[in-house]
Parts: sequence; structure tokens; C-alpha cells
Amino acid sequence: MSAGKPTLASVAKEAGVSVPTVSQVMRGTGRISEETRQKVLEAAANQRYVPDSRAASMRSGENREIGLVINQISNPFNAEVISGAVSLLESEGYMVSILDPRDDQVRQGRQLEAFIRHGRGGLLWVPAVDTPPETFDLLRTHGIPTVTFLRRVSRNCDHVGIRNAEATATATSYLADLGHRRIAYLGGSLMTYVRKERIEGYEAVLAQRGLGPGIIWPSGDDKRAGMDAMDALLVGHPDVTAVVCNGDMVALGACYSLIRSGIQPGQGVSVIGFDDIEDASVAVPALTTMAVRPNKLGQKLAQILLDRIRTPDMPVMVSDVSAELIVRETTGAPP
Amino acid sequence: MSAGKPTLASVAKEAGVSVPTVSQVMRGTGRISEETRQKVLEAAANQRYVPDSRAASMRSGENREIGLVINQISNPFNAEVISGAVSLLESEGYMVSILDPRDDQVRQGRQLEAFIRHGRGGLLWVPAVDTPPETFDLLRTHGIPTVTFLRRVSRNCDHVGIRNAEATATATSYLADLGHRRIAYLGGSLMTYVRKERIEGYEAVLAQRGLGPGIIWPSGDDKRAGMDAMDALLVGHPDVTAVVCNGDMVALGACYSLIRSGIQPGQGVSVIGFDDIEDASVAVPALTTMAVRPNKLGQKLAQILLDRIRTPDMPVMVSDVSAELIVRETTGAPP
DNA sequence: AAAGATTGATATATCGTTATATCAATTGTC
DNA sequence: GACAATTGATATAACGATATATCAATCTTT
Repeated sequence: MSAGKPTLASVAKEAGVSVPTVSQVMRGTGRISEETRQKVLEAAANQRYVPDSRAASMRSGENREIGLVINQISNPFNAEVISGAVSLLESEGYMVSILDPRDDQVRQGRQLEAFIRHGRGGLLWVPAVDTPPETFDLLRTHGIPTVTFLRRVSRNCDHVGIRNAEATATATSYLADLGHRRIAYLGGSLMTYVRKERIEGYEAVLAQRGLGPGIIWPSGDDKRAGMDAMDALLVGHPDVTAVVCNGDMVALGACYSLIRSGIQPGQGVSVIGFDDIEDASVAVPALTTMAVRPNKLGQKLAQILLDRIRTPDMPVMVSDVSAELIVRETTGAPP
Repeated sequence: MSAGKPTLASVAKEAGVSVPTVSQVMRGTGRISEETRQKVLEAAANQRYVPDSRAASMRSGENREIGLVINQISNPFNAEVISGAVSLLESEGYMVSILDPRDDQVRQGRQLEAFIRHGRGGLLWVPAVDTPPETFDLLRTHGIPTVTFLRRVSRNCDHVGIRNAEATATATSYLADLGHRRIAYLGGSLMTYVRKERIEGYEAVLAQRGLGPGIIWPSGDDKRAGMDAMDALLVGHPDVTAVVCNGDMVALGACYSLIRSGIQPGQGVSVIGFDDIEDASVAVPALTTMAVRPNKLGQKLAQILLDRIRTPDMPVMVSDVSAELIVRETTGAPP
């Protein structure tokens, strides 16, 4: 009703008590008689009082605001990771706000600095490709508990990842078992750690089975990029009968390319994706893929961050989740 | 190197000057000799000093932290809106952090309260379905400049929307011109404002052309939901030859359903989407849709918020962007 | 009934900034 | 050379909360 926004002081005045008393009532600490408690609560409700965490965190040092820095929030896999992490953290009374530097290292730098300026209490982070080590120093200097995921950039930082090599080895073996002899690897930005690991698994199986050197095509991470890459692959290597993809988005794009070229995914050419995003099961034909439980991954992330916040001296935690082959319609024996 | 994190005081000590002097140097205000300026900058760089905006905003009242509350960040249309708004705001020195209440009104309430607690300087917001009016009062009490978009819930709040009725009228007319007589409307959560407006445009054209009462099927907003809804529609109304969809995700799901039933979208049944997300042009067959420029929409949003922040007494601003019909492969004459 | 323990509240200092006022030293004016 | 204006810095208070110490009033204990 009246002027300025509600503060402890304005509530204290209305309730006829001191500021610290109101503070204690709001937080449920200290000794307060039931009578004054009611008076204070009433005044607070009346003014729609909401405590100012900036002031609180400055004084108390505690900060229940977490940042989540992830590239490409529109990727459904990422969205699921976010959802898992946020649910857990919110249930513990933290607020999670999301930043998306869109894999631009400069923008990421700016955002992380803003992040520090605004005094966050913790960070969940997929580092952009080419993140310089100084960025970690900066976070450490300002004492921000950090967990990276998907991309491991620093050995001194808690991390949650995927058993990438294991997963692509499973995928490649499966295709080889079906009888495929020319198996390509499609997609992923050239520099990413994740892609490097996945290609290792793919190449290990090729080598082990004597299927010759790999055919490896990088691409962006969306459907359009996957489609373009597959178009190019069909021209450059018409003998390929199976493709392991760096992600479901790329795989779905590749399927579109095949359909446009009159090739039925799963009959003419087999395609395996990675992630098991929702589209993978909805698409026609439904996508065979290496499924990761992104929600679980998000929860694990959040749990490690909470542990780190509560036990700062804990040794570095690293946790890898594995992926599971889900066979749908885009894989079959070679023609 | 040393203990605690860098502050104005620690920098001042190292540079041998007072705290206000350092503050002035960091902000480029006041009168400072070049000599002390250099001393201070050096000390600040040496300690990797980053100002604490919490303290700054408390004292100065200025707050360059903006919240963006949007449901379903994984929807590519939303992701583009976000990108447009964030780019503009960041270029003006604001930090934007994203919250996703996933259309849950309770979660939204909790998040907005946390939002206020943490003292944000502005809000871009797609209100969840069923947002109670008290939520607006709360924001007003705490003096947070707010712009809603897509869903208009309060007449007293700045807003950016889409000319929904106009767009679906265009889509429906186009289908009628092609010769369709049984045109259904598919998708959208029952309660949303957006859907209501879109159905108005659809029904207006049906009435005007004497095409009888509409056939209206609600559904969720993702592909799976669109697929299920189309499955049901095929059973319930086998005479339908064209479908106007509430969004591209629903439309793409509907196409999957048609393909699975052996019907070619654009030949057997025509489908028009809404939004023009990236998938719309990549999909096979490519989707005819009502295109909105989400990036523009995001920028407009940001601009209005900035105006509101700078001119709090400005009259309520409402801006509607129009959508454009993009004909691709999922529409054609009825069989 | 005197001494100590408990209860319910408050006074004060502090977190890291910025706004305002003040102040000494230098410069300019006539 | 006296007085005002400017320069370059600092002292102080405030933002809104919390931590710590303190304190009067009440309750135990023997």
C-alpha cells in the first residue's frame, strides 16, 4: 500500500518489535514467544514481505543460488538434464538459473564473470569448447563450488560424464554383428572431448574386427547439419551401409537425408543415434539409439554439487553413467 | 593467492588508497589522477578482483540482472525468443538468467518468489496457465518491471504477443481456397489464451465460408502429443482432409501419425503448423506453417523492458507481431 | 529468599558496495 | 597576494539483512 518496498525494518515497525526479532521469526531461529511470532507474521503477510537474499547472503555467507551453464538449451537431451538437476536442487531450497552461452567461448567468459559478480553459490557447467584454464582459476579464486558435466576440461574439478567410448563400441559392434562392413561415424564438432571419446570406441571396434580405417564426418549438432552431412557422405562414400551418429539430432537429420534420397533407414542404410531424446521414439522410422538417462544424470550432478557445497574439502568426484542400446527401426542387416 | 576473496577493501589496501577511490576507478566516475588509476587497476588485476553486484545493487538501487521465465525451454521456438532477448539485453550490459517452471503454477509461484528474494531488476515472462492475479500484485509491490509475452494475463502489464486470430484465419482461408471442406483444429492446452485466440480466427473463417462447426481437438504441445491427437482424430473424424495445428511440434507429430497410417501429408491430409521452428523446414515432408520471427519477438520484448526500466511511468505498452504463411510440402488440394 | 539458569527480546557490528559531504592542496583570477 | 574555483582524494553513512553479545524479567533450585 504505502511507499517503498517491504523490508525487515518496515515489518518490525508495524509489528512494534525490533529488526532482529523479525529476522528470527522469518527464519524460525532463536527464542520467540508465540504471541510476538503471530504479530510479526501478520505484519509480514500484510506487507507481502519477501526477504532480500542479497543482503542475507552478504552477511551470512550462505548463498542458495546456483547457476547452470549449458550450451543449446533447446536440445531436448540438455533440457532433460536441466530438469533433473533443477528438481533436486529446488527441493533442497536452492534456486537455479540457467545461462546459455551457445558454445561461444567469449560469451561464456562474459557470462561467467557476470555470474561471479552477482555472487552465485555454485555452478553446474558444460564448458564451451576451447575454454581456457584461466577460467577455472577465476572460479577457484572466488571460491565457487563447481561441477562440470559432459565435457571434462579440468582434472581438478568434480565431473559427471558418459561412458562414451563404451557406448559407441557397443553400437559399432551391434552393426558389425548385423553384417555391416562399411560403417561411418557422423557428426559432432571437431574439437569436443565427447566426440573424441566416442570416436575412440568406434575405431577400437573397427580395428579389432579388421573393418579398416574409419570414415569420419564432423558436423554441427542439429538436424539440418546432420542432413547436410549425410548428403555429403552419400556422395563421398556410396558404399557405406551403416552410420553411427554423435547424437540423436544428427541421426534424425541423417534419416531425413536418406528418405529424400529414396533410401529407407534401417533397410538401405542403418543409423544409430545417441542420447535417446523424445523425438527418437516418435520419429518415423523410430530411431535406434544409445540411451542415456538424462534426468538421472542431472540428479547426479546436483547431488555432487550439494556434497561439494557441504564438504568443500572432499576429494575430486568423478562419475560416469553408461548408455544402453535401444533397438528400434533404423537398424537392420545390410541390403 | 592469499586468504579470502578479493574486495574493494583488499584492492584498496594493496594500492595504498581508500575504498571509495577504488570504487570510483572501477566505475570510471569521479575525479581520479592517471597515476592512482594505474595503481588501482594493477592491484585489481593482480587480485582478479570482480565487483560484488549484490552489494552494489543494494546500495545504488540499480540492478542489471533480468529474469526470463518461460515454459518448456526445449521448444525451439522458445529457444529462439530467448536468444533474441538475451542478445539485446547482454549488449546493454544486463545479465539474463532463465527459469523454466514447466507450466506448473505452483512451481512458478515458488520460482517467482525466489526471484524476488534474490532481487532481480526486471522480468520477461510467459505466465503459466492459471496464473492468479495476486502474482502480479506481488511483482508490483516489489517494483519489478515486467513484460509478459505470448500469454496475456493482465491488462496492466506490458506485453508482446502474436496476431493469433489473424494468422489462423490466413491458414484456414488458404486451406479452404485449396478446396478443403472439413478442416480441423489440432492441439494446444485447453486453457491457454494463445489457443483461444487462434481458435477464434479458425472459427471465424469456417463461419464466414459456411464450413460448419469446427472440429477441435486439444493436446499437449510436443510431438508425441500431436501424434496421439492425430491418431484419435483419424478415428473420430475420418472425413477430415485438412488440419490447422496449434504449433509446429503438434503438426510434426500429426505428420508422423499420418505417415504411420499410410497417409501422405499434403496429399491425403493437409497439415499447417505454427511458429516455423527449424524442424519445420528440415522435416520430410517439409511443413507448411505460419512463421513468426521469434528472434525479432525476443528483441522487441527486451526493448520494451529496457524502456520500462528507464521510463517507469510510461503508459502500458502492447505490441503484436504478425505471422506469415510459408507454403511447403504438407499442404495441397484435397484428394 | 538469595543465587543461578532460562526466557524473550534488543543493541551493536558487520557483509561489500555506493552516495554524499567534506577537505586539503593546487590552480586561476584580478 | 588575497579569495574563489578546481582537483584529487577521503570520511561517513547507508542499503537490508544476520551474527554475536547483552540485558531485563522470569523461573529454578536448595
